[in-house]
Amino acid sequence: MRKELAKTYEPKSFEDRIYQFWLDGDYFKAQRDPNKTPYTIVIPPPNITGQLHMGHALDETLQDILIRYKKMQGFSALWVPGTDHASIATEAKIVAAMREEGVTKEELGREGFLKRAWAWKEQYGGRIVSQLKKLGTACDWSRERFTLDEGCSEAVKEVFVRLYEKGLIYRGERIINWCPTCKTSISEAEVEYEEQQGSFWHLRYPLSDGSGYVELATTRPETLLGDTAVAVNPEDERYRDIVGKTVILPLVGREIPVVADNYVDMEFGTGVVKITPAHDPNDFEVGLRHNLPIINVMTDDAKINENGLKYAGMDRYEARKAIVADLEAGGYLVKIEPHAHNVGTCYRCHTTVEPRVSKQWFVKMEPLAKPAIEAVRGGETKFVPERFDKIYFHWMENIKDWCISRQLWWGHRIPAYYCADCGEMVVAKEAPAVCPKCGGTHMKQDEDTLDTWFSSALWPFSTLGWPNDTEDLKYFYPTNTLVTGYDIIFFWVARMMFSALEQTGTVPFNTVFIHGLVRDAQGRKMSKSLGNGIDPLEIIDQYGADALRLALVTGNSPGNDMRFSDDKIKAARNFANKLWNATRFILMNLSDEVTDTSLPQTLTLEDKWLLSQYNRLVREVTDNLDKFELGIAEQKIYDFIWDVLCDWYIELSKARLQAGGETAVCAQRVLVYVISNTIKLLHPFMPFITEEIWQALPTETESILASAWPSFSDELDFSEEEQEFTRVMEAIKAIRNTRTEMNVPPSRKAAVYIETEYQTVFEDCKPFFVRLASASEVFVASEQSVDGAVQIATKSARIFVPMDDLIDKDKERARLTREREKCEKEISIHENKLKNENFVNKAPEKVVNEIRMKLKTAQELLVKIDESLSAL
RNA sequence: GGGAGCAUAGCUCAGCUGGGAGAGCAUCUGCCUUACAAGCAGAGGGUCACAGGUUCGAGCCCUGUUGUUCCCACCA
Repeated sequence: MRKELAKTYEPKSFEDRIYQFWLDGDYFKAQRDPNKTPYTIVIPPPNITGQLHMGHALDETLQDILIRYKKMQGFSALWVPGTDHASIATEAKIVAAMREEGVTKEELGREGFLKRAWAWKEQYGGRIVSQLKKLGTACDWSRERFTLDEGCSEAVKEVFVRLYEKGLIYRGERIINWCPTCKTSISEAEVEYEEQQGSFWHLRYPLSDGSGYVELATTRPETLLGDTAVAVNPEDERYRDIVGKTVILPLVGREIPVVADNYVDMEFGTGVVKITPAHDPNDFEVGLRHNLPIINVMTDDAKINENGLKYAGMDRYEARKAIVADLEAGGYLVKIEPHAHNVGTCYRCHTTVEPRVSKQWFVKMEPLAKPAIEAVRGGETKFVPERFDKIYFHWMENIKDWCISRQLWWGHRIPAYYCADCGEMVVAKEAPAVCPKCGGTHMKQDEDTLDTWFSSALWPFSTLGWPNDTEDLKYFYPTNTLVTGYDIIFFWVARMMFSALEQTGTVPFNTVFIHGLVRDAQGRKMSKSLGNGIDPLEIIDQYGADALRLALVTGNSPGNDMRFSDDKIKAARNFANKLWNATRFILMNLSDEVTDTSLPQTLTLEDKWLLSQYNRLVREVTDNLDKFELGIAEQKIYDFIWDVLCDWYIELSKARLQAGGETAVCAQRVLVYVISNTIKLLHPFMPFITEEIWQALPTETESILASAWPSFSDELDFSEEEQEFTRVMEAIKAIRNTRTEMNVPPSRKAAVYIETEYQTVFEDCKPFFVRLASASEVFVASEQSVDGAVQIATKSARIFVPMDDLIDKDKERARLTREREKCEKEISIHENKLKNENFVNKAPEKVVNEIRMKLKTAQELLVKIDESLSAL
């Protein structure tokens, strides 16, 4: 009851059905089988607000390849799927949607807002999941998780409390990066620097004693409102006598000191810097050292606050203009210079961030970073490709404390409680009913939530049930491979590393498999603003998921960016079509007695030639996959199926298939064996088509995903036969070549006389010349003499084709002369090498012998060419 | 300022631990050869960025140069 394959390859007609078949058969579900070795991948959880883009498509494809490969190899392979609540991104989207309706967060209140957010999650969270399914991902959906689900939230609380109790989480007034649009603090990692064309305003601040003024420059004149000092370098002779004096802050009139600090670069500008501790990280440090007051002059939406005098209420850029105008009017502005500088922007909304002093929660990083560095240095976790460990080390070694509190509502609320009566703070997993200090009953939870990455940092173990010692955790943790792009090494990989080491005492994964970005055909980053994004779902709709997956893997090497183009996807689809039709051909010729995939008792030369190459393919593909060389593995399978199987073996098999009888059945068996095993190798890359084909072939398991990965077999190692058959192929190619060059149409048949020392081989292969080289008859002998024939020389034969009447002798002479030159060149290369004593003495014997052999065959070929030439 | 990647056929890219360069697309020629025109058979096209070095031998290893992309740092 084998399935029939449709006449044309139409992925749409079966991909969804196949996916449902896998789901129904529970093929993605991982069992905790004590007799098997676990292999685990946790998915980098896509944002619930997100739509599947090419980056995901690549990431998921790579993971799916690994998971399916391992499943077939007999591992108990688990791919944990899930989504991320993505606090900032999601909250921003919800707020934007609310704005359309004219509703604000404040109006809704925290509870109302969260209700809405959860509704949003229900609506959109499923979208990305169904998109993943379209791609064919073999995720264990029974273990699907969400960063805000009960278990993950439990893990977050547990970690927060533990770190707090260890003194690794603290709360304090620090300078942080503030996004005025998202209205929250963000971490260092979340700031992206962009070069912007700005100005350098040179200002003069008068000395209080009237003895003159100091000149300094700034890129942000509006921060002047918060200046609490002016600094110079202590070594700077020019300003030695003013240190300790005070200056009058223009427009404000505040008297502020001149301090000496090493932070100031004497070479830069005038060597004088205005110090605004509340709005610049460096100035903040200077402020600490000199005990300067901190004056915050901005509101949370980057307007000037009540400390900003008459500028209060103005937007920061508006205030800048007004202040510059007033400075100019007051004679404080010396000059304005154009100045290119890097400006920090929010990685989510790209608003210019405002450094700002604020009371926030931080993770103390240094003690956590140390073991995370050691783990990679010691090889417990490896990056593929290796070079990414440098990036990792550099970040870890220069790490700053991590600001984890966010002024958002959508996320894990910080488990800290404050007593309204006495101000006591309690950090605990559960809200305390009474204040442990004063017994008051008004404990209020901290308003802030945690950075999204705080929960994703726990993903490899929180998804498996941690902090409970679950069976899954025991069996599947630590995970094996993490697959992700290099753009989130800091955000995510690094944080998972130190979190796992701290909480579970082990690395979260052994290998971090890094891939690059998917770019457009011109090499540009795909982005919404450029409108050059290619929607993977549209590609799937048009060409099928298999084609998309193949296109993403083709030519992809670890860690490198890749371009995605129409040509690539078409090439991939064409390959799928090729495979489809090859299988149809095999099925069309299949007799009923072939009911399994076993090989026949007797094998012909070409069977052995094919099987030997297939066998090597198995070894190499397995090897490449183990080394994460997925692109190379894919290329080899592609070449084998198209060139070796389709263009050669299937063509070769046609004569036997048509002949019928035992020989036909043998050919059928070889075809079924090779196709069914080869599609196993291809299955991780193209799961849908291989499954559909598998079920149409007389194969052993219901699903290809449940079949066993092929292994290399010594019995199929027919190197000698391979070489022998290559002689025949060379002869066929040479005849074809000559015929084409002479413009002889394939319909014009001609006899072929083969002179060779490999008579048996050629004798056996006579039919191939008829089919593949337009031969009318074939004669094989140790010596041939044919008048009026074109002579074709190969390394192992001299071939006579009597078609004198069709031949342009001058052209033929020219062709042979070209071949002769080529051959002579080759001979001289080999000869020169062998003349070199150093080569003969120092190179391995194997290499020297190879060259000797090559020289010999080239010399023999030259003789044959000369004979052909003289016969013309 | 520090670090990394890339530079190979017209285009997009492979090329594993060094043994005389490959694929896809494009171009040209010829084929409806009953699996596939989303195909078949053939052809052309490369001083592997440049300059040195190591080696019997370098696309591959080392040094430098140039171009290009990215990451990190952030002189107000």
